[in-house]
Amino acid sequence: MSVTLADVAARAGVSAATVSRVLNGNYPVAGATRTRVLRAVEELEYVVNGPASALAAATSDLIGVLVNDIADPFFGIMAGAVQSEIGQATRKLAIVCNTGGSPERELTYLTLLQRQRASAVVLTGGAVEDAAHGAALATRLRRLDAAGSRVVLCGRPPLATEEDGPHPLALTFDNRGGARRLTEHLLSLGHRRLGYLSGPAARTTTRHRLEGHRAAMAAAGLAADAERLTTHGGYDRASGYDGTLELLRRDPDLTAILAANDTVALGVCAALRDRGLRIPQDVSVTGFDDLPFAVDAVPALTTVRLPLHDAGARAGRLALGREDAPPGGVATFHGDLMVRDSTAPPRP
Amino acid sequence: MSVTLADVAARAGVSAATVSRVLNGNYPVAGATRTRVLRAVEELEYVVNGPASALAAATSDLIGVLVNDIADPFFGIMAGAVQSEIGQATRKLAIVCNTGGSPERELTYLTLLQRQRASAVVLTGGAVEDAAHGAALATRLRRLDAAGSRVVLCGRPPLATEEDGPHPLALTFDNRGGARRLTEHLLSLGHRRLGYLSGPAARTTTRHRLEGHRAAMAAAGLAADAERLTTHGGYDRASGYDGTLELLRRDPDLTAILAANDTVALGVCAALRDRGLRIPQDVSVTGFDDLPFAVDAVPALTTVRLPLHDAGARAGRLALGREDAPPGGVATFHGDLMVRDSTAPPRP
DNA sequence: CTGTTAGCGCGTTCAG
DNA sequence: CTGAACGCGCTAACAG
Repeated sequence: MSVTLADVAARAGVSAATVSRVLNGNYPVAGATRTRVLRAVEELEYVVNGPASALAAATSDLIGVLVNDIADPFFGIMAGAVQSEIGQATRKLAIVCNTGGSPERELTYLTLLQRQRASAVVLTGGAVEDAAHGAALATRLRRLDAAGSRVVLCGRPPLATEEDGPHPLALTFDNRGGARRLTEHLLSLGHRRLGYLSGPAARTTTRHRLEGHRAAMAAAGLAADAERLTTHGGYDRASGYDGTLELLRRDPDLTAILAANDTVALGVCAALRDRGLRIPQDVSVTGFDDLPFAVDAVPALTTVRLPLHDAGARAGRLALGREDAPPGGVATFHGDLMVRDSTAPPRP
Repeated sequence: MSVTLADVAARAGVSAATVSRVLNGNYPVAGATRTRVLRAVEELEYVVNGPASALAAATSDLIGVLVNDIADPFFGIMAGAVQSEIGQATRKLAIVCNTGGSPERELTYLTLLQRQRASAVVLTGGAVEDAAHGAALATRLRRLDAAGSRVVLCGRPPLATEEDGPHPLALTFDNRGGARRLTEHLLSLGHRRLGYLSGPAARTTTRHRLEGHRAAMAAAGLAADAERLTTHGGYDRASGYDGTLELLRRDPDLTAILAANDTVALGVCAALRDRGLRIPQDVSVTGFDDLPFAVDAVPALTTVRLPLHDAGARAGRLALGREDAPPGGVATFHGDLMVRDSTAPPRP
């Protein structure tokens, strides 16, 4: 079958233990035997048996990265950053798992990762807000922690559960603040009839962004309007398109639309164009995230830039145990308001 | 430490072997003991030890998916399709590895996957065309095959090596045909001065698309122009922007630009706009791939739609051994020409 | 249908 | 600095 440690040992004329020591570099080995062993490894094209090694060492070198939608650059950028940070550390294998936003699959993957005895797990993006799922998730994460896996949340708020015990490290985005600033930006331009296209209900990201928007609206005495001109959809382009038509139905005279994210904003722009409305002369539009394509939208999208890469890289380091935990176990990343061409004062 | 099979067996009052049989469902087990075992599993929150199981069974349930750029939806869509196909099959864990387009990291990941005794490996996207790397890659794939891993290429041409032995299954895209059709479309509109922004040199995808373009140009008696008006860049937006400026320098009167892919086309559009040129009135633009954002470009991009999802799903089934290999081990997916608003006849 | 017995390939004591 | 021996947790024969 496959070549084993023993084969290498035989060929090098040493014991299996010595080969193991050379390969792991944890114990002192004489230079001569060392090179002899390495040559044997080369000649035999020996590749360590990961499972056997994981079994004996009671720890594997897999690190799981869970994403809601692997086809969405929002997650791709974070996952790529995590992985490139981990790629530096040889031997560790960062593996990306796509939950498709499904709570069940999230749980399934966590079990699968626990079963592989993953050394760490990074959960990216917003969480589903559902009591039952939250409890199930907390349980899984507790078990992972108990089994020795490091758990890091990236772009996700700390666990809501009040129970004691180890809380996973959390790197969160200031979604509330970003949405508030976006809304304030529009208000300061003179807008008063703002529509808000919210993301999927029961998601932390959705709720926080909505809260930021409402806070700014309330501060301007427009709480009632904020309520009336909010719709819920997905994080996809179609939701932006359909939502825009719905908003225009509710208020044909609105002068600005805030989209849940950049992708939704693209759908908003398409719908407005199809309706013959100009951006930003007739209606201002904002996105969220500042994904690479946002600057290429026409007109270029005013949005909030989230440090996706930085957050992912830091999550990777935390997962590796290379960096100390932030104070309190939670670090918040703030976004930058990027004012571009899709927003302007409303028509008089 | 962690709860093991033996613990479950003790609690259920059976032997470890019986527990194993219940969990794997491979052997007949009496209904009564079966439920008793399952209850014990629940109560103890038992999770199989993957490495131990892989060691004993000499096979793991990991399937690796290599991508060149995880932040690029082109790969995200394929990887997502592979993974969702595999997610159906419980227990199998599809893991996405991001090579960042680096040949070394590609090899490293393949070794890591071999070390994990992955049951299959899917390589997506174009390959680097370099003799040394090609040989190294072929070697790694041969070893993987020898170790019992299924190897599937998805969106990548069959291995160039002429050696005998097992060639991996290959699902390829008809990049040549797509590029040819795009070029013919522009020629038939009356264009004669076409610029071509090619992708990274030494990549199969790049070369095939370029060949298709040149074939169409040669057929129209424009071989020399094709040569003169071709630049090489990356698959990113900046390459499209810079490349466009370069092409305009070489021929200020060109009437059409074909981009290596949709992302590059976005950069082309931005550069043309900044130069005050209208699309398509002054210059027609085409992309490639038809990623989701292509339809939202302004104007909507004429491009070639590649069946990324279908190819990924099929690769997933092949990796699982659920589907028979295509005849000859190779299947080609053709693209659809999507004529939209970014192309029109040149000005008289 | 179920229990017993051997390893799977490696890391890690403990001696030397 | 090196070798021998043991066990990680599980699956796969082999009996019964």
